[in-house]
Amino acid sequence: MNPRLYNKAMNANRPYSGLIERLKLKAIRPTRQRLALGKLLFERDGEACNRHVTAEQLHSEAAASGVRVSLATVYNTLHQFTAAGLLREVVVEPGQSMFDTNVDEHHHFYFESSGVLEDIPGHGVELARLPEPPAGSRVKRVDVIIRLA
Amino acid sequence: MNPRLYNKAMNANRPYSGLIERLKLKAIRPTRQRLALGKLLFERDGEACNRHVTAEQLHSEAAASGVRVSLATVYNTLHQFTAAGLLREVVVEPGQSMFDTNVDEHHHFYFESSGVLEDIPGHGVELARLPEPPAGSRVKRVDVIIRLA
DNA sequence: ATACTTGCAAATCGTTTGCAATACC
DNA sequence: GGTATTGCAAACGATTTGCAAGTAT
Repeated sequence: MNPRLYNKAMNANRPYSGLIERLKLKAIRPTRQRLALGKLLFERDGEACNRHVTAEQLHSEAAASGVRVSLATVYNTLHQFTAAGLLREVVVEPGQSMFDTNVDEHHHFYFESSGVLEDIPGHGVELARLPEPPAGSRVKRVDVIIRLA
Repeated sequence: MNPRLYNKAMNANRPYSGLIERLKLKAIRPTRQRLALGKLLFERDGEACNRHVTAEQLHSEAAASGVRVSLATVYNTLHQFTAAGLLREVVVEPGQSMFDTNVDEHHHFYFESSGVLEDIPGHGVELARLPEPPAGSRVKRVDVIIRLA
């Protein structure tokens, strides 16, 4: 397909609203696969969508929505998005990573029985005191995970 | 070896101090491998030892100290000890679990560059507010991980 | 035109499992 | 003696990699 026409069409019915621009800003080429995955990640259920997916889940979703993407590409894309600050990787279980579309500072509930990860709404967690980071190190991130049974 | 003599010898130079009894209390048979691993885990550097090891690390240590234990047994043992409340499993990285000999409530520093996990001393972390657990669930554990770069 | 991306299949890594041989009580 | 435990090697699931073919700028 002529790429110029392709992009025009994309903007016409705005199925990727700001996605193309967002990716370009991060020097990530807006390929068909990346746009499809980005759409699934960032543009589901309107604006306030914060999702927590595994690579396998996203791969299934893509397949379900008729997009053919290889699992390897899903992994590549998730990591690229994470490196670009569009996603955040959260580790709660040994053996698989979850990717969170909410990159603001926040914490999580983890339902051990179902494997579901969920943002803790608002300022539900307040850290009153944090220790000094050991000499020579700086705090990169503080993760609070409330494990539920 | 005659088990009676074996146990007597064990107590004579106390290489397993209370370990045998601790295991028996949890209905875990004090086999040679479990005692060796338990010793490496709980009785290094005197009393105040809190260690954070992966299965592979413990397996290497065992080998280094001349004990022949299969990796499968190391995994079995770590999980049995964890189920018995002698260890706690901590997940900080996708792809491998760490086991913490400190089972009291406490939190962690994680040095991303080296992969080292370390207890935060004293009451370095204070959680001033925690959210209500969602209906139908109860808090099993709260993990705070301070990731350092 | 060129460099970046993709898909596939194979490789890798941590972990688990099946089962015969062995150790504990 | 009878059951639990061990070791080995094979199986496993998630993730990564190498490389030829396809795509974006």
